[in-house]
Amino acid sequence: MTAKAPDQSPRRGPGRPRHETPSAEFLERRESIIDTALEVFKQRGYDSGSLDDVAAVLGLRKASLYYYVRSKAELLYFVFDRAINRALERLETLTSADESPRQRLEALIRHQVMVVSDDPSLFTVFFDQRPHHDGEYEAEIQKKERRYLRLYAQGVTDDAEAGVLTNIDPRYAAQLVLGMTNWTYKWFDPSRDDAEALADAAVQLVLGSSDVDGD
Amino acid sequence: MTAKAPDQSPRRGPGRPRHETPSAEFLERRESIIDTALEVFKQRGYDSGSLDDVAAVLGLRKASLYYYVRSKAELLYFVFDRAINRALERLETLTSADESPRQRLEALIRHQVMVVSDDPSLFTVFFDQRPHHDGEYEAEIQKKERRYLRLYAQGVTDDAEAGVLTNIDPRYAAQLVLGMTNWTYKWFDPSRDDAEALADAAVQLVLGSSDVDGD
DNA sequence: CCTACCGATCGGTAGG
DNA sequence: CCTACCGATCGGTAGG
Repeated sequence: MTAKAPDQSPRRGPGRPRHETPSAEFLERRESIIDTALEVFKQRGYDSGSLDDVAAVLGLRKASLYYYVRSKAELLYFVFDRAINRALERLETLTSADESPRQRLEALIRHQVMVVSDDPSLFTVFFDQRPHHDGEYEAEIQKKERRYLRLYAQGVTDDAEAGVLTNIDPRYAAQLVLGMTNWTYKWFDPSRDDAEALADAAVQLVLGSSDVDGD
Repeated sequence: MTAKAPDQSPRRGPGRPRHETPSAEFLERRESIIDTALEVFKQRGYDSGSLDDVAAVLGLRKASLYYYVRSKAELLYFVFDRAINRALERLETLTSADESPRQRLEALIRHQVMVVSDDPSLFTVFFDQRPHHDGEYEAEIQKKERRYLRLYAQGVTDDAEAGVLTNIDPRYAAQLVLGMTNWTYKWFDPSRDDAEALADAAVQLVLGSSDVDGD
């Protein structure tokens, strides 16, 4: 439905290689472009942050970026994909830890608060620039995002079975918990707010119900 | 600090009149422009939604808008200010209702979930286009937003005193509760999700601790 | 409220 | 990886 350039290349995931085997230098160079793009988008947003800006930081001309990236939208996709992959890895090690359901859910909440409050403007890019993805890239992102959500839903479900949280739709509960923590990027000011205290409050708010010996 | 046009007019709040007394027709016309701008920004975002778009919907030329509005940024401010005022009114009647602390906090949560899930794309404008405000307008918005936050903080505090929520920083708790509910605009799909069920889940998640007779 | 238009920005391409 | 450039968009202004 959405207008899409009818390119002659056959079938291919978003952002696959231009060369059959990208050289190491090529990949390194592209990584640094992705780094820079993230910084530019953090500071100026996706719309206002231009490819000229990105190129300038790297001492290049805009046209040169097109050797590494096929479009601005693809560059945004690279920024996203890399970050999501890293976040998923961290989250998976976290949920596979050998702990009680309650401890695991608490860890999930704490983790998300700490990560977001550590660099709120980073999440301005991830949470607010989503609509700018081309439909092609968007699907890819959604898949990984759903995995992220499922990890939270599982955390909630385990906890519910252990009797800490009562009968709530796990998907709704997961979205609510994620919302509670993610929203942090909208208001958290590292120079004024205390991430630890906030994490405590978040855990308290959701799990405070059961057995808390508040000190 | 931020670059600002050095205009010769003396002191004046953002968005004040051009005429000493704007005529009724003038105000009406401007309201319809604000209506339209909201629709355009909802559909295309602030950056991509052009003044040409807004004018076209109204059967006008872009230049004509400048009779009613001094800049695109001011138009965004008008959109915000009107919505915030309405939201504040609703919230204030809600919190002044004669109910127990627990009922009041529950009402706050329910209200926010219902409002946001009713029209998620509306909140895409309010929550994600904030950075586009001129510094001059931003201050005005912040003031009202803080009032909004305070109403939530009060709700949490009252509840804490009644013993439902334990010792949590009221401001953090308020932000967390607001985040939990506001985040809805990022994922809620009216054709798939159930706002009532979500509201239940949200109330449950925060207040489920005390006396719930889950049916 | 309109016609006409400016100045600037920007993504992307040609062609090397 | 660069120079040069196109085509389009856009906010805003002049002047009526």
